[in-house]
Amino acid sequence: MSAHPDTALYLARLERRQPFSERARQAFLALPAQRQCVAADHDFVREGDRPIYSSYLKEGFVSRYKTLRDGSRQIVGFHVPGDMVDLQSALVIVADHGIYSHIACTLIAFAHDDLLDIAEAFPEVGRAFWFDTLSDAAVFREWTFNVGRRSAPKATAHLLLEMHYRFAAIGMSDGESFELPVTQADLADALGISAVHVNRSLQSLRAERLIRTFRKTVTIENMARMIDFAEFDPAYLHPEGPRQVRAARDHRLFNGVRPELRPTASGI
Amino acid sequence: MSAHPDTALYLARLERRQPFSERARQAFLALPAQRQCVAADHDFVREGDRPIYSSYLKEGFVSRYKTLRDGSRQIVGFHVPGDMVDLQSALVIVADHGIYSHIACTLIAFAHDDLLDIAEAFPEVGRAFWFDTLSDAAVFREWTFNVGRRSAPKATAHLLLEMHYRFAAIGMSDGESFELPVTQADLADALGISAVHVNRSLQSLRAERLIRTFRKTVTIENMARMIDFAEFDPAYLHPEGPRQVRAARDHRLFNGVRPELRPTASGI
DNA sequence: CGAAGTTTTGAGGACCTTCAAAAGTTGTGG
DNA sequence: CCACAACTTTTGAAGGTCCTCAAAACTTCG
Repeated sequence: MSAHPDTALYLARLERRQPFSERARQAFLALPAQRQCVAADHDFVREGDRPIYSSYLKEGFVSRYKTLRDGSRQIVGFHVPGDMVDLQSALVIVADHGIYSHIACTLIAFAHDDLLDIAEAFPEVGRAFWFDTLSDAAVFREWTFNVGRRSAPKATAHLLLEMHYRFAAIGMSDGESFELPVTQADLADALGISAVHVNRSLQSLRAERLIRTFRKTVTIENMARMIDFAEFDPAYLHPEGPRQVRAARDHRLFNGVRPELRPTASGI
Repeated sequence: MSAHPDTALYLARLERRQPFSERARQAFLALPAQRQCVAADHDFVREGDRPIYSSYLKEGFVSRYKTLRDGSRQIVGFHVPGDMVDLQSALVIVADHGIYSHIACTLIAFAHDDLLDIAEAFPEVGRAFWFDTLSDAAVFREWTFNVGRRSAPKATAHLLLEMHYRFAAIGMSDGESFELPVTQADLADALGISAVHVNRSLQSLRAERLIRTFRKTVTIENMARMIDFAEFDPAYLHPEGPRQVRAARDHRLFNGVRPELRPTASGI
């Protein structure tokens, strides 16, 4: 186990909006990492596992899920290439959900200990991890909303739009089409409805000329009407990345009062 | 705006499982903070706001929510005293959800800039923030599951158990009773069902002798059967806190291989 | 080409919703 | 401290969304 050339991919992702210091970058590239290949249709993390590494998804498509005694499954999130699949587990001992590969995946695994160490040594790295977790959390909130309060057709449309935006952000969508490697039964588990009802929801979207599908490829026929129908607002995906550190934010007012004698964190 | 004695409460919360260094502690206590009082039944953050501070909830009870055009509302989380209500927004510009006070609340507000600065200056503080966000994320996942795949009575039972555990953790529950300052309409918004159906779900729980209610006080009559009925596992609440740093984790194996010549992050 | 998996269709039924009104509770002002 | 208004909980009834079961049509893969 030693440094791996693909680590640079993950580094680039973390630095997307906010470059690291040169020392942090070098330390990051030196992290021991391991390439993992997972075949399609595998539960490669299970609820109750105690994973000791987190993985960057280089290629593939995975879901996180929870299951009930009777076998019913709720998918609580999808991951596309470029996502950190399981940073969630770095600070926690026992996984509270499973991870499933819908297609063959290649991942780059980092030991939790190493991730925690580097976050401790370089605050900008810790902040990037924090932002990643926060970004995931925003998606979970939106899913709760989707599952709880939108009708099946609207929830389906909303999920398709989310996936469209996420694939577009990594260059895996032309303006309107993308490949979504899941079955209707998987969509059902993500939407909290039955597979039969997913089928009928998709039919209604097709009848409204909002989408077309061919094999696993989804085409959004009328983006504007689709966005309106689903009440989709991409803000929760935080495409703009995290706030910048110290970018013209020194003269900000707080509660309308300019702080003249504010003690500062670094002034100790 | 200057240091506030109640900051110590928040500090104690963050240090619960992992003490900070003395310097971090001093810097933290010197953070400028402001006490806020919010009356009951106020939306004190709205979707689309650009908050510039995050608040520690000293007393009260709030929910986070999202709304649809037609006015239907999904509550995506509750917060009890001791929680950081809106750390989510520290790294992000625009709030993607609102915050509502169910009863009168007192909060301690910290400027985002100050929180980001101190997280940058002291890695243990950054890690504590990261863990807080991660812990929230685990709750959001569980809610998606609850809303998507549990029947109304089971979902109701699950939510009551979550609140029981969270109140118990802050000493606001004897073994079985706690005060939940929300209406059945609020529970409906949290569960993604109608208020009428919440009422009927509660009746079925009462008929099964799982709970009793009196005004806003909920009593869990038979904890064991309730936990079994709701398939509740408190692991997602992370009562044990985050993993410790460097606590006997140096000789851990990675993928079954003892790393002899592992480059380390600190070895740069 | 056959087997296995996925999508589609149909029908009946369960869960949950909406609307509406009654009963009970909480809060406020005189 | 009572009276009244506003809100919350409860009940009933009708209806819609979504579910389950089952089978047929279609696709994918070895």
